[in-house]
Amino acid sequence: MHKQQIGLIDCNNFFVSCERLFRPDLERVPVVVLSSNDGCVVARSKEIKDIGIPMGVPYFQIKDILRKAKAVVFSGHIALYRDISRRVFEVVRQEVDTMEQYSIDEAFFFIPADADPQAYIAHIKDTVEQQIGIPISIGVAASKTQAKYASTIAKKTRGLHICDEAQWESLVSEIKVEQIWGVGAGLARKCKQHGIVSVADLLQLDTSRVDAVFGVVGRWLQSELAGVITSPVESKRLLQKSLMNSRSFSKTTQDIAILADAAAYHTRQIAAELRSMGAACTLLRVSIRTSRHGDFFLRGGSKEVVFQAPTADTFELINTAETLMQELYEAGVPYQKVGVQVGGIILQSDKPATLFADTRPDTKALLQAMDVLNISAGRELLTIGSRLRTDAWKAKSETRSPAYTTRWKELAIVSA
DNA sequence: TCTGGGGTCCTAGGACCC
DNA sequence: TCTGGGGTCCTAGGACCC
Repeated sequence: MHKQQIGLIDCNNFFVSCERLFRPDLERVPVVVLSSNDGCVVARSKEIKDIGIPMGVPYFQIKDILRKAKAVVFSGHIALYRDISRRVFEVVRQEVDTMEQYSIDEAFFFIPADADPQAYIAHIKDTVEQQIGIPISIGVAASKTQAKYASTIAKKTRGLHICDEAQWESLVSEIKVEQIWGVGAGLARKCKQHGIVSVADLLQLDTSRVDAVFGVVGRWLQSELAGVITSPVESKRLLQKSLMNSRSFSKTTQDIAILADAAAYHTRQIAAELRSMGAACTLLRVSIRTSRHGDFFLRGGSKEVVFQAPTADTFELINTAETLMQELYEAGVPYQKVGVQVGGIILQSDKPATLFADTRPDTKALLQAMDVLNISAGRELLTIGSRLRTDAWKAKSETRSPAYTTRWKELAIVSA
C-alpha cells in the first residue's frame, strides 16, 4: 500500500490554446493574448516564450518585437476562456473521483490507490485533448505543492510527470524556495534573510523557528514540501466567498462623477451576477486606486459596509457604493481604477429571516425583468444609477476575437 | 502617451469589553 | 485616588495566486 498521490492538471498556454481552437492556422505561429485595455501580456505561445518575452510585460514595450516576429495578437476574451475551461473540467470530472478546480486552467485530483498512475494520467490527457482539443500537462506527487512542481517538469518533458518520493528527495537541494508555489517576493526575501536558499534548507528548519519566523503560512509550506497532505483535494464549495468587478481607466481622472459612474457600473454587474447565482451578499467594499507608477501611488484605499440583511438589490447596493465612494474620494488625486467587491455571499434560499421588518420597497420583479432584457441583449440595455454618458473609463479592445461560444450571432461553424 | 482583473487567505492595529 | 491586561471583533491592507 503506497501513500496517496495528488495530480495537477494544467492547460498549456491556456488563453492562447483557446484562440487556436478556432484558428487552427495559428498552430506553430507566435501568439500572445493581452489583458483588458490591451495593457500587458497574459498568455504566450511557446514561440513567444522562446524569443524571451516575459509574462506580464506591458504591451507597448514589446509591440515592435512582436511585429518583427510576425506574432498574432489577441485582446483577452475572458468569457470565451471561461466557457472552454468549463468544458475541459467537465470532461476531467467524468474521469476522476474528486476534482478541485484551482483556477481557470488548473485542477487537482487524487490518484486512486488501485490505479497505475502513469496509465491513469495518460488516459486523462488523451481524453481531454481528443474531446476538447486543449493541450494539457499533468504532474503527480505527494502533496499539492509538490504536484505543482512536478507539473513544471511535465511541461518541459512530454506533458506527464510523476515525481515519487525518491526523486523528490534527490531534488530538494536543487530547488530554490522561490520556485515553490506560494513563495512570492515577500517570502523569498524573508528566506534569504534567514539563509534559506533551497527547499532542503526550509525542510531542515525546526518547527518552532518556522512558526516564529514565517507563521502559519511557513508551517503549511513546510508540511506540504515534506509530502504531508495539509490541503487535501476537495471539490470546491458551490459558492465563492466574494465577487469582484474592477477596471482600470484608459486615462486617469479626478472627476468624482466619473468615479461614481464606474462604481455604479461595477455594482450593477455584481448585483446581476449575484441574482443569476440566486445569491445575496452581506458586505460591499469599494476601492479606488491611483497608478502604481508615479507620485500618487500611495493614495487611494478601500472602504466597506456590512448589511443588516443579505441583499442583491441593485438600488441598495448602488446607494451604498456611492456613499463609500464619496468617503474615499480626495479632490486633486488622479485615480486610475475603481473596484467593487461583495462578500458574505449566501444563497437566497438560505437567507435568514431578520428580526426587523423589511421596510425596503420590493424591487425583485423590476430587477428580474431588467436581468432578462440585459442578458438576452448581451450588454446593458437598461441601467440603474448611471448619470453619465461617458465611456471614458471603459476598456478598449483593439483585437478581440469573436464571442465564438457565448453569443449566438458569433457562434463558430464547426464541421464534424 | 500606453503597466490587467478576479480570487483567497493572513495579519496588524484599533475599538471595545470585562 | 488608583487608570491593567487580555480577549475578541472589525477594518484595512497586503501577500500570493493565475
